[in-house]
Amino acid sequence: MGEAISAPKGTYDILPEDQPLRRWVVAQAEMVFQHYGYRRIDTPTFEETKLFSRGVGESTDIVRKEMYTFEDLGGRSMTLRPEGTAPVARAYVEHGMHTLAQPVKLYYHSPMFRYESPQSGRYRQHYQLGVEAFGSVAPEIDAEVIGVLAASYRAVGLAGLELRLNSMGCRDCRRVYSSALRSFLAEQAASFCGECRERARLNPLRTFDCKVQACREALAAAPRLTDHLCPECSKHHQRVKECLDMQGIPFITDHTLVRGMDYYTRTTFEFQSPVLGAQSGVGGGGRYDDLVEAIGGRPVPGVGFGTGVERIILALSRSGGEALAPMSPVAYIVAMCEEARTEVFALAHEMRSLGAAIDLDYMQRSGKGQMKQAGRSGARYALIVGPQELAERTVTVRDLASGDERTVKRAQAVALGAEA
RNA sequence: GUGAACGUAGCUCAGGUGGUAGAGCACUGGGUUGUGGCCCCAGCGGUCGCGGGUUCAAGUCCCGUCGUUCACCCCA
Repeated sequence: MGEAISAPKGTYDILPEDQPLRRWVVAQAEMVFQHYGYRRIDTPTFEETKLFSRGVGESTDIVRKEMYTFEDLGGRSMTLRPEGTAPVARAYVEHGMHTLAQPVKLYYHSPMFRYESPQSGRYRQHYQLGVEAFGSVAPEIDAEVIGVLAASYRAVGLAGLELRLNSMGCRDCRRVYSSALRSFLAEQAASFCGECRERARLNPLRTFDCKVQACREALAAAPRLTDHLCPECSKHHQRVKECLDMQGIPFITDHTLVRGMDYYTRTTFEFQSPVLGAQSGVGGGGRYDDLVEAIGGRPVPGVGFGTGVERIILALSRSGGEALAPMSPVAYIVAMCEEARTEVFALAHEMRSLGAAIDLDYMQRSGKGQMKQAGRSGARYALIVGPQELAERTVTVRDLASGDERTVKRAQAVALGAEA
């Protein structure tokens, strides 16, 4: 053996035994998305770097230190998609979707790439399911988007989640608030850590991300964004809450909830799971009324969410989910002697042509060994062919659950595949 | 990027104060010549993450490195 190569740091293989649960979770979510009128879109795995630097924001951690950026052979700067919203917004603009009936409701299921230090529930490549609704400023659609996410969690049996809700305000009220917060931070500078003082300059809202106890205490007295909302934003926020109540979705208003993308305006939200440890966010999102314009489109509002497939599965398994059975063949065909191998191969081909799931041995196993495989495969029947059957053109059919066995004509055995 | 713990067969792990490796599961064969799931027997399988160092001798001690896990940070 040569030098062993393993999967890159922070990545992992999704093995055959992991597939059923995963595919089921994704399928359940997609079904919910479609019921709410969202249609699937797939965008490229990499985009021009400036889509993210402009769209997500230069001050974000994602853009500053987590992107997989490379130069292609044509000298263009490309970046592996670190988040799902900017690419979908780009596609909306590129395909002139503003000419369609609004809102345009889209969903995706794609891998995301971020150069972070791996941890429980955090990988350098992970999958997100997400929806985006473009073109409507109605608070009802904010509530619908949150409702879609809540319904998706319900559909996969994920319970005990906590929804946190906040409003970031619009460009205008944020400007007013930012300066109020900035002057507060300047006055109280002594109470904050160095990093917070740095944040105060770049993007004062990010000081709310700080986990240092002293900073948190000092922030308790800070002006609240929700108290600085303009009348329009305040009304919007109020209406979103009403619509959540109407849908029976409980939430906690959290004025410190500031998410990692700069494009959010007004509504932001996040579902958290108590069983996930430090990486408690299962999914979240918000409204982004300035994003489409920022990446070169007309001013079109939007709202959406992203949710992590790995986090859903992790939360599910930690709250005691049951494993899903893998697919089993209907029949495993056993050759009891060397001469029967040709016949067994032909039988398998005929039955598979009729649509039956069939398996057989390619390892020169003994008859006993093949029977063992048959049992292991989960097949309903073992079809046994030996010298006797060869001579009579028959097949012995053994029901692997009951142990009942009978010898039937070859054609009858083949037909088993058709009815199964 | 920072801190802590860990890294022995495919998997889960044993290997007191150093003396050149074991178990269970899995896999293959067999248990009277054509039969599974239980049981019994045997076999296959390890440069003890990698590289240095200390020592007569290191899986076992020291340093470095890579990786994993947990936490910080941030997020899905």
